[in-house]
Amino acid sequence: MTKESTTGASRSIWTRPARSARGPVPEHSAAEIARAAIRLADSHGLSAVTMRAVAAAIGAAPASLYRYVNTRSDVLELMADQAAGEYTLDEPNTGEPVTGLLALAHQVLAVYRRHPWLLEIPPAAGLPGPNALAYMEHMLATLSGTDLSRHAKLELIGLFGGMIRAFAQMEADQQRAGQDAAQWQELVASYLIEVAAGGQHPHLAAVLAGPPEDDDALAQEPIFDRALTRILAALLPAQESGTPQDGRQPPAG
Amino acid sequence: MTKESTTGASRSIWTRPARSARGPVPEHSAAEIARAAIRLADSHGLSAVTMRAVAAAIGAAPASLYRYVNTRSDVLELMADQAAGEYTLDEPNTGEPVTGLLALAHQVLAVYRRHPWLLEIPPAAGLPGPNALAYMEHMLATLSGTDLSRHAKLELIGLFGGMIRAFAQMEADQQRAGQDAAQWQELVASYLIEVAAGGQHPHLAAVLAGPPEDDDALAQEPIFDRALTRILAALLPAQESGTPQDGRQPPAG
DNA sequence: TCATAACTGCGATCAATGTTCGCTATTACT
DNA sequence: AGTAATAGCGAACATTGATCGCAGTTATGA
Repeated sequence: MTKESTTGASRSIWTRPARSARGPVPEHSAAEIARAAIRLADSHGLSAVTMRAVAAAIGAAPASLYRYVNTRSDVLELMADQAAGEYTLDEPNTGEPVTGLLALAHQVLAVYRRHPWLLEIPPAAGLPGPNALAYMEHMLATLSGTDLSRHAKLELIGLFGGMIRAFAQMEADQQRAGQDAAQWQELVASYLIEVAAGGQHPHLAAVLAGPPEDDDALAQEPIFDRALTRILAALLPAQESGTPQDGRQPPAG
Repeated sequence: MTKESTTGASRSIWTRPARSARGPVPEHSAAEIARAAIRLADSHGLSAVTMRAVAAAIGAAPASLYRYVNTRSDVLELMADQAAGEYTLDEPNTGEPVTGLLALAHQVLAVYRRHPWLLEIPPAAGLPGPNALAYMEHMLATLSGTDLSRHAKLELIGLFGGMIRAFAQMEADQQRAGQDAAQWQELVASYLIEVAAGGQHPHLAAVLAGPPEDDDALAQEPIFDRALTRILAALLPAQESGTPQDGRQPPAG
């Protein structure tokens, strides 16, 4: 049921033809739209990002938005790439890949925390925007020392992003934004207790039973670090003391 | 802009009050709705899962759906849990956790391949349904041998699901369902080549350059296995030959 | 200089969709 | 028999993404 336009090509924002010299100079820009949309999503959730709302936020009529964007998904892509622009990618490749990747992971997680609506946008919906490309370039630079195959590097990028997203998703689930956090926690608790009382799910009951563990959710940052470090170490070929591993690049083309 | 109902509680399908004895016996059921919705999504994508379409599929009027469901999200939750019911969870705990988890991972990936629309549904949107609970119970049973803390086990469940989802997402991105796969591939290729020609992104250019590697996407299953095995091995505490690791459970309460 | 082309902003409007209201019919409890 | 509680649903509403065509604006070229 997706619209099949007759224009064939140039379906992405990043492949739009450059504006010709004629005609009035546009009063707005894609970047302005992205900023306004992000401001809306940050304060009122992604559902508040309506074409009408975005248009009003930049002081334009709804129909005018479509001079800058083909569809609402384009707005979401602009938002995602704008958010990807919040990374600081200046430091060069400092030898050990895991260190650099972990630092990058912290930035990604921070962005997810700052813009929780990113979790509602399907990942990699379209072509990578300029900031996403810079992110990829940075990761590839960090991985340039390893002898992973090209395919393996791209896969590692995908898995890396997916894992951080999974972490952020867990955090978001657990915190359940807003005022009703207490009510939600209570609802979940009562529901699970009832389930556990059903007799089935003994292991689940065992996990839920007992006093709440003292290591609160506040100490999650080290968990993130440890898990990610281990996973990266498992996926990257050892630089020295090379145990034979897969995913290597063949010595010659 | 989410609706704030005044009914306070029982907001999830799984916490709905049981139907009272009075009144006509319902002509349909939540399971029937889930089946019809899945059939629609399988053949025409998640966007085809309209309240009207689902209602028509079960031979009912649109308004009648709301006797079984509070909102459209409920339908999506029903679909997700129904899909989770496709797992085969019979085999007991056979000692080595990684083996059992890998087998389960294969089932999850298969379900993602069978129902690609699952990737469009936000993960863990609400309470876990009965099949999701069975899945959790199965994982906890598989992990019962390990000495992970309760918290660590739940986190592992979340990360496990997130990683498989990331894998499935990569596959789906790469295949771009449908007839326009060729066009899309071409568009992506031309776009990335243009980007690489820009001079920036040298590492990206290096990855894209050269002949396409001979290991086609068909040989991805072993990659999935290897990566996941390594990651699980990294996250699970070693059963024997115990290198000191974190996430253990303290010996005494 | 002026006609033409290409573009911008936008009012009006359409179609699709999620959801609600109230009515009628049906079933069980008292 | 009367009442309470439910099911099915026709009709309608509000929101939203998107389109069409017109008027105003700017550069290009004869």
